[in-house]
Amino acid sequence: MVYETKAVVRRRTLRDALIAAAERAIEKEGLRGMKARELAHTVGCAVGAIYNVFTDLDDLIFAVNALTLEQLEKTLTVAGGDTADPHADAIKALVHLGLAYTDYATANTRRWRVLFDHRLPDGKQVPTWYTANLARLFVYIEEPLRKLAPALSPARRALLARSLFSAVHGIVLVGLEEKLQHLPLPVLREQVTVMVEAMAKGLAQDSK
Amino acid sequence: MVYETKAVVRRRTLRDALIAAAERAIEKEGLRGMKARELAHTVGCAVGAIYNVFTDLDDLIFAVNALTLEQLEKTLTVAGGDTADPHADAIKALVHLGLAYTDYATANTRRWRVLFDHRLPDGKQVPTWYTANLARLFVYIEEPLRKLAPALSPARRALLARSLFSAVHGIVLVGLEEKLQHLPLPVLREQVTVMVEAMAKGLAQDSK
DNA sequence: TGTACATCAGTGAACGCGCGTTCACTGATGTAC
DNA sequence: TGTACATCAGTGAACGCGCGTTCACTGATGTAC
Repeated sequence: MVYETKAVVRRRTLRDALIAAAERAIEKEGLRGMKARELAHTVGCAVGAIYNVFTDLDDLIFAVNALTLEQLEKTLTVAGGDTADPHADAIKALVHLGLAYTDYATANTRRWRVLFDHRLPDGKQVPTWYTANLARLFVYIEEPLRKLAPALSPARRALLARSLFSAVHGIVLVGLEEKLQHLPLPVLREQVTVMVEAMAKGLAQDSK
Repeated sequence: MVYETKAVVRRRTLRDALIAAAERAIEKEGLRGMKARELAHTVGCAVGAIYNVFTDLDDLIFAVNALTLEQLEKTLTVAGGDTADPHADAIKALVHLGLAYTDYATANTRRWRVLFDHRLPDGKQVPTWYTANLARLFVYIEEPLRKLAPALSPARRALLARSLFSAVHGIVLVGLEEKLQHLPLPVLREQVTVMVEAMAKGLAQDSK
C-alpha cells in the first residue's frame, strides 16, 4: 500500500474541490461565470491556493473538459446490434449515437459548449492528451461505419466518422442556438434521426 | 435630389470608415483584436466619436456581420440546373452550395467565425433584422430541396434546409478547428461533397 | 519521545492590464435676421 | 453679404470595472538527530 502524506491528500482534495466548483460555475453561467475569486470562495481557500494545484485557470478548464468528455463517452455506449441484418443494425447504431449526443448536449448545454468555446490565448498549446480524448469520440462511429461500408479503407473510414460526427454536431449546435430559433428537443431529435439515416443510406448506396 | 448636409455626409463616412477598420481588425486578429481605441486611431478620430455613430461596439459588430452575410450570400449564387434530370440537378446544386460555403469559410475564417462566436452580454437582444438575414441563407437550400423531394410540406422542407445547412456548417467548423487536426482544403471539400451527396440521396430515397 | 530546523502549502492584498464607455469641453457647421 | 447665435459632432482624459496572477509573509507538516 502506497503511503500518502497529508500534504498529498490535501492537495488532491483541493484539486477535486476546485474542479467541482468550476463545474458548478460553468453549469450555472458558462465559462464567463468561472472566476478565480469565486472558486476560491466556494471551496474556502485563498485565490493563491488555486495556483498551487493548477498552473492556470486554463489548466482547470481542461480538467473540467476531460470530465465532460468522460460523461459524454458514457452516454455513447452502444446498444449492440441484435438483428440478423448488419446493415440495418449499423444505421440504428449511428442514429443511436447521434441521439445520445443530442441528448447530452441538450441536457448539459453549457458544459458541452465549453468543450468547443474555450479558446487559449495566442501561443498556448492545447495539451495533447486533450486532443487525443476528443478524437476518441470518433472511434465510436467507426464501428457501425465498417458494417455499413466494409470496402472503405481505414483512413477514409476515419475521415467519414469525423464528418458524420461534425454533421451531427452542427445540427445540434445550430439547433440550440438562440441567435436563430431554438428548436424544441423532440424536433431536434427528429432532425438528427432523419439526417443520420439519410447520410447512412446515402453512404451505403455509394459504397455498393 | 435629396440634399445632404455636410454633417450627414461626414457621419456616414465615419460609419463606413469604422466598419472598414473593424473588418480589417477582425480579419487580422479576430473579434479580440477589435478595440475601440485602435479603431479610432485607424480611422483618425477620437474614441468618443465612435459612440456618435454606433450605440455600442456590439452594434458595430452587427454591422460587420451584415456585410459578411452579404458577401457570403453573393458566393451562393446557384449555377442553374441545365440537365433534363431535375433530380441530379438538385443534388448538384446542393453540393455546389455546400462547397461555396466551405470556400467562403476557409478563405474568410475569422470573419465567418464572428457570425457565430459573437455573444451578447446577458439581457441584450439580437436585432431582428440580423436573425432574419441569417435565416435567409436557408432559403437557398430550399429550392433544390423542393426538386429533390417535392412531396415535403413547406414546414418540413424549411426544417430540412436548416438541418442541411447545419450539417455542412458543422463539417466545416470542425474541419477548420485547430483543437483537432485542421483538414486541408481539398480534403474538406471532398468530405463536404461526399456528405452532401449522401444526405441528398438518402433524403430523396426516403421521400419516394 | 522531544527539539530544532526545513520545506512547502496557504494567504490575500496588491499589481497589472485591458478595455468599453462617459462627459465636460471645443470648435465647426448651419440658421436667422 | 455679414454677424450673432444655436446646435451638435468631435475630443480624449478619466472613470469604472473586471479579473488573472503574483509575492512577501505565516504557519502547518514532515524530517533529522
